[in-house]
Order: sequence, then structure tokens, then C-alpha cells
Amino acid sequence: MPAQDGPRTRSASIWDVARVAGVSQQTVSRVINGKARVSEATRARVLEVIAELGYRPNRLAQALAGGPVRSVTVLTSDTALYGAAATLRGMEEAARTAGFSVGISVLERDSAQADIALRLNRPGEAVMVIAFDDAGVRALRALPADVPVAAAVERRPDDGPDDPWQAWLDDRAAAAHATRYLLGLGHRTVHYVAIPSSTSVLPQRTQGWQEALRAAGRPVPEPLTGGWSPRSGYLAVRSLLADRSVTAVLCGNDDLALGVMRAAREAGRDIPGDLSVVGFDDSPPSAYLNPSLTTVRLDFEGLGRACFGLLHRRLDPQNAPAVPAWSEPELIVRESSGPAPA
Amino acid sequence: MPAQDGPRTRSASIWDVARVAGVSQQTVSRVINGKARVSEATRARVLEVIAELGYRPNRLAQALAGGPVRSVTVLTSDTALYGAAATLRGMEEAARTAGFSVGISVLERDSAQADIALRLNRPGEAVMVIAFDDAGVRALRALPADVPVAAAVERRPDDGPDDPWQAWLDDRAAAAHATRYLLGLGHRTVHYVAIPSSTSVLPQRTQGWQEALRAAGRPVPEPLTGGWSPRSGYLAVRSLLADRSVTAVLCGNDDLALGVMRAAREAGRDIPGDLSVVGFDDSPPSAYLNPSLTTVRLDFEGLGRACFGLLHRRLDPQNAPAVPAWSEPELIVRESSGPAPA
DNA sequence: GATCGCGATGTTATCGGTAACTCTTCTCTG
DNA sequence: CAGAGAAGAGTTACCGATAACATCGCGATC
Repeated sequence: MPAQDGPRTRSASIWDVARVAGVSQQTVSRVINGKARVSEATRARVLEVIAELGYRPNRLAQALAGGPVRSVTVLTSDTALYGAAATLRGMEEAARTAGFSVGISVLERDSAQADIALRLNRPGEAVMVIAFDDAGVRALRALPADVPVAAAVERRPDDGPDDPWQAWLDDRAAAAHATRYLLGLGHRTVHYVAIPSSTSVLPQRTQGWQEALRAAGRPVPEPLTGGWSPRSGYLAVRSLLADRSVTAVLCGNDDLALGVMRAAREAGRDIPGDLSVVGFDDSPPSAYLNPSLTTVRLDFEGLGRACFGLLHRRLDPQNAPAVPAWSEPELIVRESSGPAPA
Repeated sequence: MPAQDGPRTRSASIWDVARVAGVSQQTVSRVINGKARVSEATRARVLEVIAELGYRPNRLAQALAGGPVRSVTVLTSDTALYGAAATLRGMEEAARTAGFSVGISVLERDSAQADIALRLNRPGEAVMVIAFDDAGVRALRALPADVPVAAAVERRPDDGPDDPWQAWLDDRAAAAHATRYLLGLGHRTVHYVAIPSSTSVLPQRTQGWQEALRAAGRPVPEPLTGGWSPRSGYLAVRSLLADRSVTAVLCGNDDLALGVMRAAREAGRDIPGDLSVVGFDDSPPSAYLNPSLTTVRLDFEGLGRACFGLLHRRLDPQNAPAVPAWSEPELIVRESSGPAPA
């Protein structure tokens, strides 16, 4: 094969296509976007040349010139956490399927508000925020008013009307359900190890747990404050487990439950004989733990897909497909929970 | 507050800054990029106006006009897997810190080669590939020659010189080390449950395991073929565990080990009394499993950061900082492994 | 004192597209 | 048969930057 013809083979632009096809560059643009009226013959010819030249529109140029938005940036905090990671997966998949390119920017715990605008490639860039924790919620607030945004949030805001561009899982009902399940097994009450709150008010999971206890007329213990990690769960309950009257612990996520189970082992408590442990999220290892973990399955991926659906609708109300539904939380009963000890 | 002055407040462009500062738009560009010589007075004046107007350069326009590359797209397969997810985190962190915006595109198992170019925002876009599995390796091969790419790969290629733009972990030595560790505990031999290979040749982990056995003059069992999930590990070893002479199992990743441990429980084998299980990756739950898992810790995040370092160097050999080093694999001994049964 | 050289800026072209407006043809009415 | 209306395609401006080239002073050299 002979050397390349030119000094540098720059890949084909819309002009090259136009020249080869013998039409104006604008006509090529029309064909690409399937917009205005172009004769069938011309369209075919242009498509042919596009294929022949291997032409791909430059998305940067399209965006710059004010074409339809085809990119999103996801703002998320720590993707090591299952919920955020799974939501991100759902968002990415939905966006990619819809032909969007997706950017990602991780929020550090202490990232400043002013920092947020810097993460966008251009003013008015479309954004999705995973706002399950404080950093996410702050980022959501810090976004300039002119950016089209959709968010996956922990909770529906109590005050004012719902923001139509937010999606959430019904953590509250799920926590209440899990609590009722434990009470139904004969436990006198249920203790709760909380994940950090994304807001100043009572988190949804904590609230659901409390309501279920109150509704059943049971004592409401002080919730234990955990972090996100197994270690924090371990530390939070270590002292509590000396008290044999504690027979049921609900955890804000599966990682906390992991730590709680280890603390139980060390305290000589048998699960589920002496102690029932229930997690939240149904992270992948849960089913294979020893004992396998009873937990609340949350459809984070579905939530992520729905969140993109909202954004898509916001960007293009005419043509965007319906926002996909996501599954309700579901209690998955496994080995870690059982009847209260006699 | 009165209504906004104009019909629509479009955010400041380089022209607005130039006009307000009383200089040409080119001078503003010079200041932004700190490039050519601009008098100190002018520079100060321009910076002042930039701050005043809250001006942020439009990165799309910068890229279009041929400015320095400040964005990367990461091609990765299933981010539900710990290795890929952690590597991605490292890449994103390093890229963001260096002022790059990062895009992400997940490769489906069967994504076509032709599909790859479509994922790039423009021809010649910088790319990082996480090529631990087949989909990743195929994507790496499918990339056009003109895209600057750096990759995190499973193994150093056997044939030809090293590709200077690839980074990897020494899986082979790590597997050999873990195998020797088990032999040192008195186990007659070690069985291996493999993760799927990214290449047609023998994967590094399998190879290291085999070499260690051979070097010690021990029998080399047929490696079991697992997938990536706990379930596949469970299925792979279920029949094997009936054989009491099997006392040590090394797993290609921690998820497989999770499945193996469950199979052992069901087979009535005690860990580590009857059976030692060693994983690979040191995924987060490992330390809190019951029993906690002996495993090989791999510095995926460091690998990801290094991979970005390579790319950065490739894009800008003059100014890019040195490529950061990453940690060697390290065997973390926990509860799941112990002396061979008498 | 005129020319040279260079620092500091301004001009103009260009990147690869989209949007709005214009210009031809036809075809359909009246 | 003339004029309106619309389909099909071309022209021109613009998006927000960067790069190459041109210009303007001004001190140094001869």
C-alpha cells in the first residue's frame, strides 16, 4: 500500500461530503438531521457519500453551532457506593441508547459551590445530579438557573410542589415495610443504624422506620448514626449489642449491615437466632453473604434511566419518548432475619 | 429586583471580556492561555474583567478551534465489576484534577467494532480504555490509529516491545505469590477458579498460578472456568467440593470467592478448617465477610491514575507531570485461609 | 539619524457545524 | 396565461474560541 496521499489525512467534514456529493454543505446538514425537505434522490446520494467517506458529524461543532443537545454531564458523589454507582449505570445506559454522550464529574465531600460551574463544558450544558448525599444536594443547588437539569434525589421535598425534574425511590415506605416485617416476626422493637443525611431534616428511611414503630405502638429507640462503610456500622452497634434485648437491627444500607453482622459475630450473637439484621439496597454481594442478607431491593438503575428520561423530556418535549417507570422497593427476605428469640 | 436588562442573558463570551477590558479578543485569549507575551498591566486588567463578568471559556469552542486537548473519553465494560469501577474512579480523579473533563461510554458485551468511532465526540478525541476483558480489548483494537489513547490492560503483551501507552498490574506474580502462600500452609496443591480471559492466550492469573505449582513440583489441576459473578463461582466448584482432598481454592476475583464460600458452606466444609479460600482484588466487602476473605489487593485506582498520566504525557510531552507510580499487588491474609487439614 | 529587532496587540482566517434568509423551479389556481 | 405558494437547494451570518500574520512603538546598533 502506498503512503498516504496528503501530508495529514484530516477526517472528513461536512464540506467534503458536500463537495463529493455535488451539493451544498447545508443540504448535507439537512440530511444528517433529517430536518427540512430534501428530495429522496439527493438524500440517498448524500447518505451514500457519507458512508463512503466514513463521515461522522463532529459533536463539538454541532453543539457549538446551537444544534440539539446531545450530551449530558452527570454530577455524582462517591461512586464507590453502590447506590450512586448503580444509578450512574442506569443513566449512562439510557443516555447512550438515546445517542447522548455522557460526561461524569465526581463531587468531593468538600467541593466548593463555585467549583460546579467549572465542571461544565459550556454554559447551559445539560446535567444530571445524583443527589443522595449532602455533596450532591449542594451541587444541585449551586447549579446556575439556566442549565437544564434532572436529578435523582433521596426524597421528595416536603415543602412546595414537586419538582417535576426530580426522581426518587420511596425510601420511606420501604423502611416502614421492612420495620413492619421485623415486628411481624415478633420483635419488640427495631433499632436503626442510619446513613448520613442529605438534608437537615429527618431522612426518609429514618422517618419510615419511626412511623412504623409509632403506628405499632412500639418504643422508638434513638437512631444510631453510621457512615456509609461497614466499619462505621461495626463501630455504631458494637456497644449496643451487649444488650440482649436488642433483637432486630435495620441498617441504612448493606455495607452498614455487613459491619453490624461482624459486630454481632464478635459479640457472640447468632444471626438470625439471637439477632435479625436487615439491610437496604440489595447490593450484589448480599445474596452470598454468610448469612445471606435480608434487604430492601432498590431499583437504582431504573431510577437512573428514568432520570435521563426526565432530562430528555425537558430538553425536547416534542420528541422525547415517555419517561420509563422504575420498580418499587421490594423486601428480599434471606437468612439474616428470623423470629424473635423466645 | 428589576427584570433582566436584555431579552436573554447569554453568558459572557471572550468578546464581552475584550470589549469591557478595551482590548482585542485575541489578547484575552492570550491571557487565558498564559501563552504569548502580554504586558503585566494588560493581563491584570483582563483578569479583573474576567472575574467581574464571571467569564468561563467555552471548552467546546476551545476544542473546536484546535486548542489544547482537555477532555478524555473512557471506554469501559461493565462498571458493576469492582476492578473496572475502581480503575474508572482513579482515571476520573486524575483527569479532573488535571483540569480535564471526562466522558464515559460503557461497552456492551457484543458492541460492534464500527460502533466505537461513534462514541467519540470528534475525530482524534483522546481516549482511555479499560481493557480487562474481551470487550475492552476489542475496543482498543478497533480504535482508529489517529486517536491518542492510553489503556489499562490485563497483561503486558508477550510478543513485541511493550506498548508505552499501556499500564497493567502484575497479576501473574500476584497469583504465583498467593499460590505459594497456600502451598506454604501445607496444602498439597491449589485449585483455581478462573475469570473469563481477555485474550485467546492463557490469562496472567492462571499462568502465575500454574507456574507456582510447577515450580513447587505439585500437580496442576485443570483450572475451573468461572464467570465474574458469585453465582458462577458457586456453580463452578459445587461438584469439586465433594472431594475432600481439595483443600485450597484460589479464585480469579472476590466475587467468585464469595460463591465458592457459599458452596463450601452447603457442602459442609469448614473455612478455613477444611478448606482455604483466597480471592483476588480485595473488593470492599472482603474484610467484613464471614469469614473475612484472604485476597490479593490490587491498586486499581492507582492504575487508573497512572493510565491518565500516560495519556497526559502522550498529549503534552513537554508539560505533563511524571506518571504516578501505583502499588504492587499485595496479599492480604485474613480468616478464610489457614493450614491444611491434618 | 535611519534601520533592525522584538515585545505588545490588533486583524483575519478557520474549526465544523446550524439557523435564517434567499433564490429557483414547478405546480396549482383563477 | 399570470401569479401565488411551496418544495428543493444555495448563501450568508454566527457559535466561541485559536492560530497565523500584520502592525505599531521604541530602544539598540552602525
